[in-house]
Amino acid sequence: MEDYDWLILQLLYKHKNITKTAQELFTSQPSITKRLRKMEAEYAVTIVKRERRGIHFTPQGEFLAKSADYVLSDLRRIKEKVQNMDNQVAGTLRIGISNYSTKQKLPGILKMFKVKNPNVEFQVIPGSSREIYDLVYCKEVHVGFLRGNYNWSGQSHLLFEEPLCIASVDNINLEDSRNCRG
Amino acid sequence: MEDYDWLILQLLYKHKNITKTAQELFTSQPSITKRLRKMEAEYAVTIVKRERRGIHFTPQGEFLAKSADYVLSDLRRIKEKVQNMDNQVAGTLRIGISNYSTKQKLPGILKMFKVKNPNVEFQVIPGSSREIYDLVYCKEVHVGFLRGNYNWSGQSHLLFEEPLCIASVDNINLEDSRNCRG
DNA sequence: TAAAAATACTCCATAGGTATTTTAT
DNA sequence: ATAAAATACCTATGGAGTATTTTTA
Repeated sequence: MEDYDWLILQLLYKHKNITKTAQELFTSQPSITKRLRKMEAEYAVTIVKRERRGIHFTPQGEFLAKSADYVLSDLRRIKEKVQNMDNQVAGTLRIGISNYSTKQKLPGILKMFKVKNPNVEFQVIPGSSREIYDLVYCKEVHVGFLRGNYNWSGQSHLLFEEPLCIASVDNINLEDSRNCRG
Repeated sequence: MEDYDWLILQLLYKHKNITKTAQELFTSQPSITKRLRKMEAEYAVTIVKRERRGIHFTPQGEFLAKSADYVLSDLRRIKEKVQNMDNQVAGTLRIGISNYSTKQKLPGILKMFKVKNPNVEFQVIPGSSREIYDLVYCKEVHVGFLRGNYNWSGQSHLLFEEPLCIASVDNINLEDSRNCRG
């Protein structure tokens, strides 16, 4: 079934006449007849019955003809939308986010982003920094937020640094190297 | 655009890989490539960009791939419905109804009919008896209700007879033929 | 450099056209 | 008897396959 076939159905239903339909589509009557028969084969039903002054639709044919209306309108809508998407920021942004880093900060950022780019959808994938690295590498996600230093050849930005803290029940003397294990 | 092309889009989006898609459809990689390029020509947009390990979708391509989901499901629904309409009473019954006859009676009858045949739609076309006769003759309607005697070769049924009444300000003597004009 | 897409080229199916026949009322 | 659909037949477009080259990270 091609898009064109839905148009044929629509016009056939309008004219109830193969010859007139062919004329409106600037083609020949046998061509329309053949396509119609092919559709009947594809759907395994009789779409029209022939008559003295043209054709008349079976219930199945009538249902198909009516379906043609909204199939064609859907297709038109899809086409229009696709062709008007040029230079628009749209699509789905897949984001990998590590367990440690920005789980608190991301929602607010995404909300701001969504206000500016309403046509963009998000898909947020959580994981460890290592897993996020792999997702970025395999292009499973478009952007990854992670912690640590990886040997990454593409773009990367330092978002922020964290102070390193030690918690201990005893007093710690940072000058005293006996507490170091590594 | 053929139905099959929507399936290709759907699988391409799933695999992000032309070769794998070709395998799943038991066809060759160049065949899928060609159909894809043809779709791009038809929609006048770039659907995918090629990459090291397969393809990646442009926003337009992604929109099309997502549209494929519901286009395919619509098509499936239509096909199923059409193929299950066998022997069902369905379609649209076009009824011509003359101005004089059964305007009061029809709605109740149609309602009963609709209860018994929920898949049948109606289209009621009013007109004079003469116009209704023409509509039936030209198969513009399936059934016509009208008054009078027409030279009709097909099926017809007498539904009821009406008494003929005369209203007059003076007394009328039916035996008195002087009142006749014709 | 390796995996995947694009290209070149061939073959064949089939869509479409013309001319003609069949059908239905 | 006639308008319209079906059929027969031919041609040519283009879809699919194989083999090969190009591309990209």
